[in-house]
This record gives sequence, structure tokens and C-alpha cells, in this order.
Amino acid sequence: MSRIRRTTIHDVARASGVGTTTVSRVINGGKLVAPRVRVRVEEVIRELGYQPSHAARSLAQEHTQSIGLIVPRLTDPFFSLIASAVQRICRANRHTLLISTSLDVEEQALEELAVFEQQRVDGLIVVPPARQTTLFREYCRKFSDRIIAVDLPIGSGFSSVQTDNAHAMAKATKHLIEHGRKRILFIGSDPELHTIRERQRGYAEAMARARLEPIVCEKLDSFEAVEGAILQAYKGKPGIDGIVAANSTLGIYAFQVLQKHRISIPSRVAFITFDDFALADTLRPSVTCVAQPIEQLGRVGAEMLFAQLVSPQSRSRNVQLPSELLIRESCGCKRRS
Amino acid sequence: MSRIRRTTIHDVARASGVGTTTVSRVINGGKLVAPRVRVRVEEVIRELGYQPSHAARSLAQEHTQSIGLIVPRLTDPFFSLIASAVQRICRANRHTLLISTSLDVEEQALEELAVFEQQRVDGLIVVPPARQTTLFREYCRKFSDRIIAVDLPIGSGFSSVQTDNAHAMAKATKHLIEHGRKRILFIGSDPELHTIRERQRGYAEAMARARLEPIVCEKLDSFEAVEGAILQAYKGKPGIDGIVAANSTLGIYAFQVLQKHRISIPSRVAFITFDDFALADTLRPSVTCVAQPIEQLGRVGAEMLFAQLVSPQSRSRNVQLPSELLIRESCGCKRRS
DNA sequence: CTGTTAGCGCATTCAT
DNA sequence: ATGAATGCGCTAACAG
Repeated sequence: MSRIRRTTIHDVARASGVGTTTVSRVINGGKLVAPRVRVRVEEVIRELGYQPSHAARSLAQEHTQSIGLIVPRLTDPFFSLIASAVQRICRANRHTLLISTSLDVEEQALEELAVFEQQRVDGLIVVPPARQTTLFREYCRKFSDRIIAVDLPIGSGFSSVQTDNAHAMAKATKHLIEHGRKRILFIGSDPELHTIRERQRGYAEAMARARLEPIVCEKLDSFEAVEGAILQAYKGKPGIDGIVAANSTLGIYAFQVLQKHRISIPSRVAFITFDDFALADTLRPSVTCVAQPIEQLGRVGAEMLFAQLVSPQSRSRNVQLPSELLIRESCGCKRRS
Repeated sequence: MSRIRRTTIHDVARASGVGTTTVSRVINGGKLVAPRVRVRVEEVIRELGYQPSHAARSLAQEHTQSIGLIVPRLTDPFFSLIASAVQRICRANRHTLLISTSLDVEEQALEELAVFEQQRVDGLIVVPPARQTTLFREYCRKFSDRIIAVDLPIGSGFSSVQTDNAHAMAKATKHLIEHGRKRILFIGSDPELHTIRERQRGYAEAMARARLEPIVCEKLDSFEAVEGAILQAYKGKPGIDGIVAANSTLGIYAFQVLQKHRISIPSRVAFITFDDFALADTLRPSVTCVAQPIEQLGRVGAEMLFAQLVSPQSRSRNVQLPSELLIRESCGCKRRS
């Protein structure tokens, strides 16, 4: 491949009869340029279709005007919504966004961190993998105060933005209790996941406060697993009359299970799931959900990062964003018309 | 901000008692290094936690090992799935992915193109905005053969990957016809959208072949609009007995409309929508869909790009990927058990 | 207000 | 097999 001669700052300087510094100043909006000269240079820039080289600027300065984002997947609406929000804030701050996926595997995440280090990103937004060892936390320290954890925490010393998982789940559970339900089943997936643990904790607390006995099924990871768990609990001695699901996947499975086995919702079993989903309102009955402030998670995370970049603070901030209980029919409420 | 002294190739060179050239060779896997020296240098690199500067490498070479992706939105599962696939292929080719969103606005897309030009990305994958003027096409020429259009074409001279929109919709329409339906309504959104036009064309052809009169409603952009269109067609002189929807948003609206007005699916009105969606299989009745090869769209697009980067071809390639008709219940078929 | 100069960190001739 | 020197395109002192 023959070296392509792109138009450089020198070309612009020569064509407009000024020095490169002046051109540089014009590009960077410096006010130390005579108005007429500025206009002239801008003209030439347009004529030549000059675009400054990002690489060269980055090299000459100590920042790259770019930030990195690591999420487990991009196929999950949860993460792509976060990515979308982060992307928007980046644009607003004139930064380029680099996106990588970790597949929720620590090793992968470490590789991505390395890439971002090479890219010399100014800051980092990370939805950490569910299971992280000290290795991960140590590597993150390299970015010290230029990294924000979203959804899951990285550890003390790192700023983070999260959902009020425990509180929201407690609220959902309490709602079912207020509907008179006493035998409420909690179905969860991986109990090692911080968010899941928190939600379970909220559930447990709400049950305890009402002096009800908690009924928990963990490690559910398939339709069949959920089916087994629900059926067993339903057919138990004092069967269940309510279910709270720890995420929308489990929630949808649960809905399908109840539907498949003709267990009427909500008359037999009232039901609330964490996470809102596309057709929650369209299913019959419509599904009451805990809606996380997903878009905010990304937005606030990015805003915190930029605030940090502008005026570095040593202490880390931990923000909890409130979820909303979207009341629909599956909990036992009447449809609002 | 005081200049932070990062470890450079010089540090590594000094610490391992060799020249920078040798270190550079080790990094780039050149085979012209004595094995023992190589090992030594690699050791030092690890000890010092050295990470080569992407900016410096880019500047010294004529490529950046990065490619850019422009999609209208990241919140749409269609686009985020494409992004996910592209991202995977990029990783496999050791390239960094830069993602931007155009909000489906040409001006915005042009801005993103400019940013990517500054970034000197090696190549570009673009889902163009629905409405593009010559301006857009002209700007794209700058990237000539290093740009691939996905989903929508940019114009002649540009490589592209698309769905077989017309054919797939013809197949869906034909399927309803085979179920004995004769009054089939096509509901579409923006007729300026290339994909929508193609789908409508496929519908029209299938109807024509069966000597049936086409019934078309365009420019539907809300639940209310769809509701009005369907109700009018349904209550018409010879009411409709089938519907094909041009995308999943319209499809879901249509489903909700039929459900809301107690128009039985499929006995009264059989129904197929373009685009598969999360709960299509869970709704009652389950919804027959035309499933686009979304993931492939992104993957093939990216693969074409990398192939192009490795061995440039002047002629552009236009690939059409086949969609699949996912038979479920709404078309009138029986549920497979 | 403006131009000259010296790096930024790396790949790359060209010698050795 | 290896190193010294040069330049990639730009910004940032430092003069003028």
C-alpha cells in the first residue's frame, strides 16, 4: 500500500500563508488569532477538506478525547441501552466512544482493559463481569479515578452507579404482601451475582418484616429449572400464592410456566418480575415489573466520569438510582383504563 | 494536569539492554530477533507493564487498526445485534471498534463520518440514514472501497449487505394466500425507506401473481394510526382476512389492535409480521414472523470489509442474505408440539 | 497576535 | 541479528 498523502496542517498553513501554530489555534478555537486570519484559515480548511489527525493530536497532548466502555454483551437490551446513553453523553462532550464486550468473562475484560490502555482512553465506564477476582480490581486501579463502575461495583475506592436493587425488590415483595399473599416464592439465578444477591436480600427483608417465611429458589438458569422450581413450590404442602422473579428472563420463564400449567395469574399466583420488558404490557395478564432506571445508569455514569475528568476528586462516589414499580395486572391490581 | 510519564518503548529498551528497534520487533512479532533476546524483552515488558501507544503506532504507520460503525440507534435490537456481530469480527481481526449513532439523520451521520475521518479508521461499516441526499453519497466516496453499507444501500459503487426484503415478504404473503386468504392488507411505515419499499414490492408481486387485489396502508407511525387503518379495512365492504406488517413495531401494534377489538387471530384475520421479536413465541396466538438474518448482516458486512482491506478490489459487491419464515400460529398453521 | 522549534512514542529505512 | 537516525502530524513553549 503506497503511502497516501493526506492534507496536513502544513498544507493548510502554506495555502493560507500562515504558520502551523496559527492553524492549530484556529482548529482548537483559541482566541489568540486575528479575526480576518481566522476566517481565511477556516476557508482554506474547508476547501482542502482538511481533517486533523486524531493520532497526532493525541500524541502531542496528554489526552485522547476518547473514552472506553466495557459491557458483557451488546445483544442484551439492558446493556445496549446503557451503551446508547453513554454514547450520547460522550458526543455531547466531544469524545469518541470505544465499545468492547467482555462476554461476562474476567479474562476477556482484562484484555479489553489492556486495549483501552493502549488506546490511552481518557476514562472508562465498566459494567464489570459478574465474577471478578482481585486481578481485575488491581488492573482497574491503573485507571484509579478515571473509571466508573456501572450496574455492578468493582470494589471500594471505585466510583459506581447502581440500581437500588434491594429496596426495589423489597417494595415489590411488599406490594404482593399487601395483596394478601403470604407464601411468596423468590426465584433467582446466579447467587454470586451482586445484583441478584441484593434483590434477594430485599425480598428477605420484606418477608421478615411481615413475619412471613421466605421461600427461595436459586441458581435457576433455564426454562426447565424454573418450571421445576415453581411446580414443586406450587404443589407443596401450603402451596405458594405469589412469585417474585429476580430478572426478566426468569420472569418470562415464570410467566410461561404458569401459563403452560394453567395456573391463573394473579388469582392463584400473583406475580412480579424485576426488569421491564418489551411486551410486558401486552401479555395477558400484563406483567407488573420493577423498572430499573437503565438509561440513567449509563447517563449518570458518563456524567460522573466527565465531571471527574474536568475536576478530579480523590474520593469515590457511589450513587444509587431509584427503580420504579410499574403496576400492571399480574400482581393482582386492576388494569387502569 | 502534570504530564504523566508513561513507560515507553525506550524504557523497555534500556531496561533490557537493547535498542528500540528490537523492542519494536518483539512487539510486532517480527521473526528477526534472537530467541533469548526476545524472551528477555518480553519479560521486561511484562515487568514494566508496558503498553504500546496506539496513537504513536497509528502515526508511524498508515493504518490505525480501528474501524468505525455508524448505526441509527443502539437502542433498537436490530442495530445492537448488528453492532454486536461487527464488534466480534473486529476483535477477531484485532481491530478496535468505534461506534456512533446517527439518529437516522443525515447531518448527524455526516458529522460522524468526519469524526471517523479524523480518527483515520481503516474502514467503515454504515447503516445509512433512511433518507440520504447526494451529499451523503459524496462524502462516502472519500472512503471509496473501505466502506460497506449494511441493511440499506448507499448507492451504486458501494458494497453492501442486505436482507432479501422483497422475496421474503413475497413468501410471507404467499403463505397467507395458501391459507386461503384473499383480502390481505399490507401495513407499512415510511414508504421512503428502501427496505419498506422492497417489502411492499414483494407483497404486491405475490398478490399480483395470485390475481388478488393489493390493499395497502402506508405511513403508519403510531398505534392509533395502525388501529385506524386496520379497523377501516376490516369493516370495509369485503373486509380483510389477512395482514402482513412491514416491521415488528407495526406487527406488534397490529397484534394489539386485533386483540383489543376481539378480532380473532387467525380465524378472522391471519397475520404475519416482518421481523422476529422477543416474545413472538409466547404471545397467544404465537406470531408467525419473517426473521431477518440480522447477526449475519453485521458479520458478513464486517468480513467483507476486512477482506477488502487485505486485498482491495475495485468492483463493489452486493450481497443479499436470505430471511427465514418462522411459522407459528398467527398465520393459521397449527402449533407444532 | 504570530512563527520557529522541539518533542510526543513508535515503525522504519539503512547501516553494521 | 541489531541499533541509530528520521519522520509521521500535531501541540506547546518560547521568542518576536
